[in-house]
Amino acid sequence: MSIAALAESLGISTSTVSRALNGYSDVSAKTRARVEAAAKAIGYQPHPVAHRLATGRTGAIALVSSVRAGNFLDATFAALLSGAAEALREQGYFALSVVLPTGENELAELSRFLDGRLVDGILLARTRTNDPRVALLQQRGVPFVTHGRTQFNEPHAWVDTDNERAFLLATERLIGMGHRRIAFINGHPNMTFAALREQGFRQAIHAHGLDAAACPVRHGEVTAASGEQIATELIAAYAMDTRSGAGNTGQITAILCATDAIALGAMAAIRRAGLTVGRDVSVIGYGNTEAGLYAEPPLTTIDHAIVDNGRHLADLLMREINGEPIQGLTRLEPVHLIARQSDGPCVEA
Amino acid sequence: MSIAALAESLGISTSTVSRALNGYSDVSAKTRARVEAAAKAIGYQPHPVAHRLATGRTGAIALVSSVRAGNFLDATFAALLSGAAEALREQGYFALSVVLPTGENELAELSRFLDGRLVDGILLARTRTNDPRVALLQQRGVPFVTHGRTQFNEPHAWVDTDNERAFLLATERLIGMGHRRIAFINGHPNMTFAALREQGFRQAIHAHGLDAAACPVRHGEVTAASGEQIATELIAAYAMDTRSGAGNTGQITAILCATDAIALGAMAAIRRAGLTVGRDVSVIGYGNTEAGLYAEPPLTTIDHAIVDNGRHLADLLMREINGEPIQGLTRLEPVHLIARQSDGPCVEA
DNA sequence: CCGATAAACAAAACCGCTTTTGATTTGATA
DNA sequence: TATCAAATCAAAAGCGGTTTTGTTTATCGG
Repeated sequence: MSIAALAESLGISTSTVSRALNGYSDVSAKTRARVEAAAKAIGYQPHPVAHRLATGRTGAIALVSSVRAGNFLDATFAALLSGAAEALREQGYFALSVVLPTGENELAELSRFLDGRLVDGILLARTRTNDPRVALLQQRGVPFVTHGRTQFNEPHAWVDTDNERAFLLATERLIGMGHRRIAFINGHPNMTFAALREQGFRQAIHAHGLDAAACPVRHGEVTAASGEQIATELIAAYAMDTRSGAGNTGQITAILCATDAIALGAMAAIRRAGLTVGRDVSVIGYGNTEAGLYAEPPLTTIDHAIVDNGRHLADLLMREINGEPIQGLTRLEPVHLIARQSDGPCVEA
Repeated sequence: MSIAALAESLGISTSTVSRALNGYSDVSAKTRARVEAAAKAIGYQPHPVAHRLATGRTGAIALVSSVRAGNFLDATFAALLSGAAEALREQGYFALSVVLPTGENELAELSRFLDGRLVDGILLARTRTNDPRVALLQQRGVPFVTHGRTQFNEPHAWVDTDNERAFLLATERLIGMGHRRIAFINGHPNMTFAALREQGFRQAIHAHGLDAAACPVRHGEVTAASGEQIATELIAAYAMDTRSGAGNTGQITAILCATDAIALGAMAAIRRAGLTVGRDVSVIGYGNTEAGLYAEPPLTTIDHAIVDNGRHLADLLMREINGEPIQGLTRLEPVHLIARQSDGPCVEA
């Protein structure tokens, strides 16, 4: 049912019908009521594509993430999407999600998607310190909010968890338990979250006067496989066997991990080396995933209310689209540590 | 840059430009070459929204899944999306994903999304035995392919893993190891995958003459939390303590789980009961997730090439959109068991 | 050389809505 | 009562394409 048919059935023009339904002033109350009644009666809905062409607005938002070919989306993205979808739905928007392939085609694919004009704005996940996707969005003037900050791009709207504080807290917890030689298995430092987590770690190490040389930082994928491999290397390199007595001076007694998945891998490596997680070597993860909760022993981790992050991403984007200046559109989300059994007092202490 | 401007710069009509660029016959080779050169030179792209209005096609496909409020998307969905996105990209389509809230708003939300005319077709995940979403899509004539079959809907295109065979194999493996009392912790039987997995389980039990009363089936969420709770109940109900000697006649020696997540929970429950996974009680999961691989002991599970499923979903949808009859558009994907250390010979045997 | 046919393009209709502009009616004011 | 403004609606012009129809010109067989 088109607006023309509706107008004809009422004996008035299409422009009056349109203006009546869209709340314009120069329509008499009586006519407006008549139009609204007729529209409701026949269930008239403006054709969305025609509406988009006329207004330039699509009524849809996309959450965009990049994934390496072969890998797939992480739980963080899924949770972010759930939160954003809920908030956007309340505003009458559609929430879509889009996956970009990392690598050389990434920007071209994003560009192609923007050219497709399917959405009015973008929520960008897995932000990097120097993020060409951000630069592209800015250049094209597309409203967007990132999840995670950038460090070398022009200012933009963002929502981020307080990564730095999270790892400051986690490191201080280990230090408070007597650990003095703590390793940190981090993600790639071009990801902002990784850079910030590393800052928090180093800050705690420095503030408490620990020997930085005894607190190595390693970078890798945020997967269990990578975590296991790196932890195995660390164990070999630092002879992390606490049972062999006073002769060992360099052994590491705790491993802090940038994600729960890394932590799961690290725990496997520790077991394989014949050590006990939580007693010989403490492990702390990040993300409060189900896998961590059901690991043996249950993983001490940091919780970050990621569904709420998604909701806030949507809120900020709505405000940006409504014309608010981006200066005020930033939000740092709180984190808190969830103590379980994968860490404990340093046995050396 | 509009087609009108391009036409004017060439001194020809817009219709000729359109016909030249869209491969129609009644354009001279010379004119076509001129138009194509000019279009490339200025980077002309038809405005996608106008194109959609004129043609009725959007060039986009959505992968749709329903999730319970508070929960979020599973890794299966993410992998499916990755595969589908890759295949669709090759065909020039955009791949989107959409999340519906389960419950009473589910159909209304799907309806609203379809009304939005953002996509030409739908890939539907987490199909149920009697799925109202399928009925809605059929009623509205939207091209779609489901991941997972239905059992009580009209015929439609689908891609599914061979759930029945997967659990037949897994059950027979346990039987072959001497287990005679095997529990099955399944998902809700209104999900088709759960119904089929249960069929496979029961078929094996029956074929090998096991006592069905000693092989209980339980239904729950496909999460670790639910798996742990149900396993704990099973342990209590069946006094699954194999150490207490000949007096025990009813104890269960193996737990088959509908997903790796359930299996992780079951393993936690087994440990909590003071038993050893893989020796006292065998556990098998499904899905070959990373968490299962890095569990202690590593989880025996079933692999299902889910990224390929996503690709095949896309293939079938393309064929359906191109007019192929849906009768031929079905595909059952192979599975195979990955043996690890969470299962072993029955200690009673 | 004439009429039918094909080739090549232009014109116009169409997709279905929004928004600007313009015209008519009504009411208030001087 | 003439004038001006406000209210109300219709007409027309977008938005930017595609597709149908129509017209002109060249080609070909008879």
